Amino acid sequence: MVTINDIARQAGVAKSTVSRYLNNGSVSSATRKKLDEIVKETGYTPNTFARSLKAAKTNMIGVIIPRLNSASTNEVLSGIDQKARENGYDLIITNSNQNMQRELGNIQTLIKQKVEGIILLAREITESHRKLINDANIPFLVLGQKAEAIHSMAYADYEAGYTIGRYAVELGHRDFLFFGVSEQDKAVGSERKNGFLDSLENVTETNVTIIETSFSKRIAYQDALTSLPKSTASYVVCATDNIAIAVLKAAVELEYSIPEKFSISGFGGYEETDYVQPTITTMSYPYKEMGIQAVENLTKLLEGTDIPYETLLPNELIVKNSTIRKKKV
Amino acid sequence: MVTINDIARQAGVAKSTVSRYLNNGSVSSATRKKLDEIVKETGYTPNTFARSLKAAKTNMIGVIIPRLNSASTNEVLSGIDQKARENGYDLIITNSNQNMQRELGNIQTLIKQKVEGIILLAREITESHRKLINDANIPFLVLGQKAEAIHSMAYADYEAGYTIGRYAVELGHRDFLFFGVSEQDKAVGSERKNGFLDSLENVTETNVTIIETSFSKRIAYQDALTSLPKSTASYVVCATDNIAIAVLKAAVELEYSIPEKFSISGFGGYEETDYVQPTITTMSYPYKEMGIQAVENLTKLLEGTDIPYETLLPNELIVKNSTIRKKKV
DNA sequence: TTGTAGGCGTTATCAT
DNA sequence: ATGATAACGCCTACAA
Repeated sequence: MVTINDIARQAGVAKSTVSRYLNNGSVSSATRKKLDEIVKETGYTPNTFARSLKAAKTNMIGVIIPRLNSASTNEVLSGIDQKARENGYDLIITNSNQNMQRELGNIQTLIKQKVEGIILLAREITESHRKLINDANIPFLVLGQKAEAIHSMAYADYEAGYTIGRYAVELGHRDFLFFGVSEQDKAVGSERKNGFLDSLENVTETNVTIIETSFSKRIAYQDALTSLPKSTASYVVCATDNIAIAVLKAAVELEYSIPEKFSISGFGGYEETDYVQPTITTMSYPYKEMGIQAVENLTKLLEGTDIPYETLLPNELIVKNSTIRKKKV
Repeated sequence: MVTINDIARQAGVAKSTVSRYLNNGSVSSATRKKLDEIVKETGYTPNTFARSLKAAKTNMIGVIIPRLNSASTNEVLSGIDQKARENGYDLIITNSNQNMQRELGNIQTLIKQKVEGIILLAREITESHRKLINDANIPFLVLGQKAEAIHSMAYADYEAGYTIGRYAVELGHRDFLFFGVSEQDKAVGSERKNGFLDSLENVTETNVTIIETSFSKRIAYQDALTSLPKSTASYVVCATDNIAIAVLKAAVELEYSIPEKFSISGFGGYEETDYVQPTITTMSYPYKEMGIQAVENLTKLLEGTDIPYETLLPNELIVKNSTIRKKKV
């Protein structure tokens, strides 16, 4: 490995001169030229560790994601990536694989790597999180869930649920089947559902059956296969697009004609909902925008600017072919 | 920031003792206990940079991916992630966004970060790559494309193309429409196509129309919309599953009944092909396995063990409902 | 403009 | 078992 000393020796100058040449750059044009050459020849690059050791600064942002193979996660990531690059930060992306222990471990690792801030795509914030975050004393931003006294950004999931409910009611539907996920997931499992339920509050003669299934298409498909035949619903609300796609597959399998037999809608706005038959009505989520704003917010925190603890991003109803007006009986 | 010196001072020992305690651990149980306490109290963690500066070793592997939002990429990544963790490596994942300049920049960044090896998911290896790789003098592994004189792993794309061709011929098909992508992409654009074409070599009275479209579903869909009506093909070969899904959508739009009007097949083995109607026949690719083996290979290189320059991973034909025997005319 | 010297936090060597 | 000391590669007063 070639070091600043080697360069200095070869150039016949002091290493501090080389350092100056490397940084502020106030050196005579003669030395500059000489150093230019030698650096090029030797292929010298400064040792990041020695630098960071001095600077106690790395220009790196740490990102923790729950899983690698999720469409929404990766949209968020690409937003983060784009903006981070614009703002001059490098990214370290780590994967917690939906494992809480690994998530906590990743936070520690990132802190040890001396990232300047951390963006965490989380489903749940525990006491252990808070402790780690507090001790680290660097800007921390939680994405996808609200979190007490921690900077967070989330989607307006409650409102999204409410919107879907109002939309369905306006189409004349009163009998619902709701495929949700565990309430452990606040945003997806709880808020979307509660928003939907609350939208039905002042509507008479409604009937809602709630089924808890999984984020996994395969499992949701199985669950749909067993529960659809028992249902009388004219509208099936699915808490994610993946569940909606799985339910649609099950419906086709059962030889139900959709949306005539019942309407289906999802949440997410995945491109995939455009490539099934029928295309699926969904609440679109500003995933990429979330990533972009996350870095903007983190940058502000890094600069000491204050931002509100909570940022909410709105969603949009995208009506497609899987939902129709309830037929008069 | 609390350092080893602080600990030493508080414990009333030399910092070298603390260092020993931190590493090999041969200290008296009395000092050990005392240090245990102080470390816990202060929340001290060793500074990674100082460590790496000494060790000239980081235990990190760099990964460069072409884009964040690709299903196959992320499967590979999750394999890499899993195995890297098993082998005790940390990962730095960077995104080149399909931009050659950024890709080269990322290589440099990773080298500066002193990663011990680099895994590059690439579409093309240029002279600039080779130069960088040579200068860096660390193990380098290219995934997804063969590369002269560089360690690489690739899928058996030519054979996959050949397999699809043989399969279609055995079903009695002779008239083909092939949706491919630019030959710039060696594996997808060139090898899959050539394998397919060569499989037809000794078959009489074949007819093949080749159309170059894009990896993007949206564009492929548009292209299919205009070219399907002009085609007489009884079998449509698509170079990727995404293209196949787009073509299927176009076919449905055009009110062709699939697979009666024509068969469709893809490449990739995406889960998504199970959730459209009909499910799509495809060549499945061992994405995750690729990631796992990549880290295994890189680990060997890191340990100085030799591996073959080229590793090929086989694919498997998965027959589903989008392909049927050609009807007698 | 340039060189000298000291320090960033850690580990390793060598005495004690 | 413990401590003093040098070294890793770089940066930055300060002095020349």
